[in-house]
Amino acid sequence: MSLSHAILGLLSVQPMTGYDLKNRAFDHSVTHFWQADQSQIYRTLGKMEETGWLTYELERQDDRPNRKVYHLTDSGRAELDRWLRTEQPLPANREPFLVQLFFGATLPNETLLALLDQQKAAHEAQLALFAEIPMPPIDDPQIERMRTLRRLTLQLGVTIEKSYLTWLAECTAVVATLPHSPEE
Amino acid sequence: MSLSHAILGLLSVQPMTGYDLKNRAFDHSVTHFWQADQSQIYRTLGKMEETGWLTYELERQDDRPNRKVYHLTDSGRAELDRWLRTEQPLPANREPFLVQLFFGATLPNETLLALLDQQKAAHEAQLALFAEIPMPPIDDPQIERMRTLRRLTLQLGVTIEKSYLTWLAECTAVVATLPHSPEE
DNA sequence: TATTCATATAGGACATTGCATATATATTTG
DNA sequence: CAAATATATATGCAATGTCCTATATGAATA
Repeated sequence: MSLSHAILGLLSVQPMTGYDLKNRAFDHSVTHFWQADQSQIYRTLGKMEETGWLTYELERQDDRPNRKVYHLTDSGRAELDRWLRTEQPLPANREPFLVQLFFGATLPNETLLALLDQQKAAHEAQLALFAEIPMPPIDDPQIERMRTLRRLTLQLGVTIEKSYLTWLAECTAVVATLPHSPEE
Repeated sequence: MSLSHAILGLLSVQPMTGYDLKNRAFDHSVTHFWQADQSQIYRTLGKMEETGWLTYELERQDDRPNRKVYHLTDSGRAELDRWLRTEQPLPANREPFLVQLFFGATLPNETLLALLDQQKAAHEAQLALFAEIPMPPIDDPQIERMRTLRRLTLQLGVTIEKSYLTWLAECTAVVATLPHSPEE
């Protein structure tokens, strides 16, 4: 369960509710390296609490549903520290679009170009999303260390997205000059 | 089920057994954009056959277990063609190592450097694997089209891996010059 | 000679993820 | 005034993916 370790990290910086984890954290500040479904977040919080990594304070609200503000227990903190030092395997690469391109020789050029265009739009949207990711502010030496590491992760996200866009442009150029396939 | 479309693509080029799909295709020629577990492949082949996208010839062997050589039906060919034209969403990015780096401010520099080193080794291994991916030979105009598209997918894989390595070197340089964290 | 490797298929159990839906209320937008 | 959006948590169910084990035999390796 790797989502739980992302959650441990997030809650170690700041106690939060499931709602905040989804809307602030996973959809914004860490979207370049982790995404999570809302239902999965709540279920994982539940399991982590059972395991003893988390507890929560119930904040009663009259106008809105009550909030469960989760924070790490000592056990959670220990697990985070242990995990942070553990070598991680590379994630599996599974790219539906590359499957299409690899097996797309039977498609007409126009179809390939349309698919390339759509991927371009998708990667541009990603890049725009990354551009909005906030960096931690203040210049406290401890925060500076954190900030440096965060900047590095964001740099990778941006670099990769730019590589995709460059590659997509190259693909478009190549496909545009390709003789049409026999079937056309 | 996206694995089934990768399988449709592979079998459209050449009828194969589950064993071949795993050992030749997924572990080698398409490893840069799709990986699959052996058991998942066999199970998916079973489902695809039920759905009517595939059938197989049973090749009896005396010394080894019999082979089921799968090939596409008309229905499978139609499904592949339909899917190849369908816009695909970007895959979710989930990178355990970036989680570590993002939340790794409490780790000593040495630990961070060791993790960076291990990731470097992993990405170098990936690149080495990609270098062994065979390109389709012969210069038939129809095959040339296929070859061009395949070369493009491989180019992306190589580009991305190189971006990672460049970034990892940058990270190593930055972390090496980082003041040690207060706890140390 | 014992062990591992290659060939070949398959099921059990579980973890992870994704999509839809339910509940409840306040505010904002059309 | 109706509909959508924001706040907040939660369940059902299916698809997808991972790990382990089982079965069977020949060839190569230690």
